[in-house]
Amino acid sequence: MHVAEVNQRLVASPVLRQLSVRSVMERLLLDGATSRASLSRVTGLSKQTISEVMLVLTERGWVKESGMISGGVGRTAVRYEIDATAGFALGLDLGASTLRGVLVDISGTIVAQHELAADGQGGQLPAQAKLLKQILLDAAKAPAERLQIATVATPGVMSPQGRLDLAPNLPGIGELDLAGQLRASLDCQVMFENDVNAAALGEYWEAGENADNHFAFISIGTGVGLGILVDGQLLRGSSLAAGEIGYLPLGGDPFAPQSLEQGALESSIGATGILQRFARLGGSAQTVREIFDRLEAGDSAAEQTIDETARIAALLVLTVTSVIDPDRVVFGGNIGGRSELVRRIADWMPKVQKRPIRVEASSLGPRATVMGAAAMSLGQMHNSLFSTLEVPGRLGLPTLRQ
Amino acid sequence: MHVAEVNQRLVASPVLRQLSVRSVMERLLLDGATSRASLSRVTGLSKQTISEVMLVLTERGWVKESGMISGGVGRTAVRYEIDATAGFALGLDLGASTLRGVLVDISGTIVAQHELAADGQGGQLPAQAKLLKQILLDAAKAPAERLQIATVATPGVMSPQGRLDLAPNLPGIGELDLAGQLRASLDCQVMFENDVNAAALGEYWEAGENADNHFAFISIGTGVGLGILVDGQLLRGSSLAAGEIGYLPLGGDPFAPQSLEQGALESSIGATGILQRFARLGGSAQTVREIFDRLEAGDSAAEQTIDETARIAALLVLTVTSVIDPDRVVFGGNIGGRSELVRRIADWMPKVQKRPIRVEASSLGPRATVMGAAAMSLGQMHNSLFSTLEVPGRLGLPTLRQ
DNA sequence: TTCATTCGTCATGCTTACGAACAAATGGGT
DNA sequence: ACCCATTTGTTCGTAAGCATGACGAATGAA
Repeated sequence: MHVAEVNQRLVASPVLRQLSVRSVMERLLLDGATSRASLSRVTGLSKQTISEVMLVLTERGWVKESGMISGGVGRTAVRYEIDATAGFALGLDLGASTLRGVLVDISGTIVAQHELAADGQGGQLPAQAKLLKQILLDAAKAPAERLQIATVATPGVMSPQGRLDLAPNLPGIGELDLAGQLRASLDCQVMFENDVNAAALGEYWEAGENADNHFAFISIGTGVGLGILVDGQLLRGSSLAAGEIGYLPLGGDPFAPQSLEQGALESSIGATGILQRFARLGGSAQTVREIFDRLEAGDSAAEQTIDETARIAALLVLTVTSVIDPDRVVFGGNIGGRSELVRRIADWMPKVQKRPIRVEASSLGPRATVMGAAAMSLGQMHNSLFSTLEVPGRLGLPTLRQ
Repeated sequence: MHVAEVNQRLVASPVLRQLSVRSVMERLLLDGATSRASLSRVTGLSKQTISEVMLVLTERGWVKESGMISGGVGRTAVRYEIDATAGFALGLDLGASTLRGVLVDISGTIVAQHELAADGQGGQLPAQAKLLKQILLDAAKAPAERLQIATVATPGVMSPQGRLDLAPNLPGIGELDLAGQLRASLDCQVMFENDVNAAALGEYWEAGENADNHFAFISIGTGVGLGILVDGQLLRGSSLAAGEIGYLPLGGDPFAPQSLEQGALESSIGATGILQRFARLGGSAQTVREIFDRLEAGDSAAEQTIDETARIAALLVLTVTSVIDPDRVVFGGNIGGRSELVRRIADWMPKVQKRPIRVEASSLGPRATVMGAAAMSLGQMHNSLFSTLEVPGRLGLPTLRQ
């Protein structure tokens, strides 16, 4: 009878119960398995309320009993934990050369990860994404219907029409209804995110307990990009163009025609710019990786090339810290993630800024983007399941009357 | 009996009732006076819940009856409105030459504004602030105990020790326990804010309904500064240094010793930099205002000076839009607020950035800072009185487990 | 074996909110 | 003048959610 009663109540799922459920799930997600009495102490809710909430959560399948807690003084407690298999979240990174996927369960544990070589044809992306999804679900023995949500990280910006703009490394991709096709292929709720933003979130997530509220991630590879986290939230900007730093007036004349086309900063410290610099100094290389190899071998042109790149990147760090004052700046991407470069950037910093600033190399490397995509999926899954977004936190300012 | 019952209930002021009170106050703040039945329809709460909430609010003095609503079909309704005299919020702008004050009532209406000439001695600030407060309260016939909160906007940054750092225009101010003295003088809750941040908030508030979520305010005067609003909230940065753009590598060699001391951008488009530029071009002027006067008179050195300043300011706009992508950029300050300058900045923009960006002059002028300070006070007063900040909106990410 | 401690349930009461019914007030139509 | 639809706002009964305190159960320590 008690059970039936609770079931009836929760058809409408009123605000107060939502808040209680949310508190309990938050504690379980952050602290792991505990007893009901312990949850009662931590959340401040009464034992009675906790028991009701747990009843609901177990019925819905989000939480399960997981043995007993004994050993201390007093009665043995029933331990509850999140049923990690209750829901899964997918992160995909659709890069120009590699497709990466990470599957996490509801507790935030990575249960599968895999990568595929891109087959070069942009049109194959939806099919390859579907394949990757299936591989990951199979590897984790996760039933497809438990996949709640996927986040797809791509270069460029997903337009409202579902087309991918500003992604020159994925030729022909702008013609497709990529969003629609991916939604169909993945057969779940799909979100899209810029790859640099996702990488920023990935690095932030990976830093875990030490994560700072304000965080900047700078990617240097074929292009340059910036991802910003403010209070743990991605800063996307009014037209989703925050962090599009290719046109920053650094490293070249911003009024030159080429700067207006390709961007002064990107022309200067993007892969092409670095190669050109190396060539001007008398070196010859097909890839930036080769330049780093020469650097290791003691080649002075390579040394000059990388140091000049670091000098301009230091100005970029100065720019970012001046504007948004992050706690630290993390570099990633094929080029930006090289410790030889980051070390030199850090060396340049005192010459342009008195205030010390933490400049670090990405700790996830090429996996940053896919991890961030998974984090986005996970966060969205949690919030859609357990959050109370309809309860607004702060009042806005009233209209000004004068 | 009913009344007594309600009183008892609200001693603890539980979450659910807080939410109801909040909804009602929000509607009253945004929509003005209405009847209870109308509030019931708008908020979705039942009529008698609204009646109970209104009973509480009238007892507490936040809301009062204000006549009847008749004329339509059906019974005449009792109209309720916020009792604007229930609480007042103060905004102060302590500038180097002028002290400005604005007093707003709880509904967001400006009830008094005044300004005083600073007497030059930094040590007199607390006494002058007290005087200003009293003048404003008297002008509005507001009893002192109804003053809930004040926000003091100052140049530089208020250190945790209550001392004002980085404010060279207020000589000797760094020695005082300014925060403590102001708290004592003003005799209410006092918040502190950087003047540029406050001005950004002021402009944002003044834009009212058309306010955009992402907004950047650039101040050019003796120094240069930037205030950023993201989702209507000020972006302050990890060490409260967001928007300290004086050191941006624009308009001068960032590696020059002077740039490390005074900042490349500030040396270039701060007042001193502009005067030096004018002098290099053969002109002579004591103040930037004179240069603008010559500009109007057709002086070509003045024209060149201002245009070069605009050119560098355009690079600053490019920098800000590249990083945070605001919907528009507003210029203010003694120099930045001049339309002759802003027009030239806007003219330079297409030469460095294809994407159009709204560049505008401040509409509040020198009052932007004090208005922003008042807005901060008002917002804080509303949130402390009626908000439910203990109810968190979004779940954070769980710890990464791999 | 006793006892303090802890876990979890039960019964009870308080607070909040809602819906239905109803009284009161009002304008329009006849 | 009268009726009626409409709207406002109150009263009353009911349901939901949570807290409190009592209580049984389980457990380790003395």
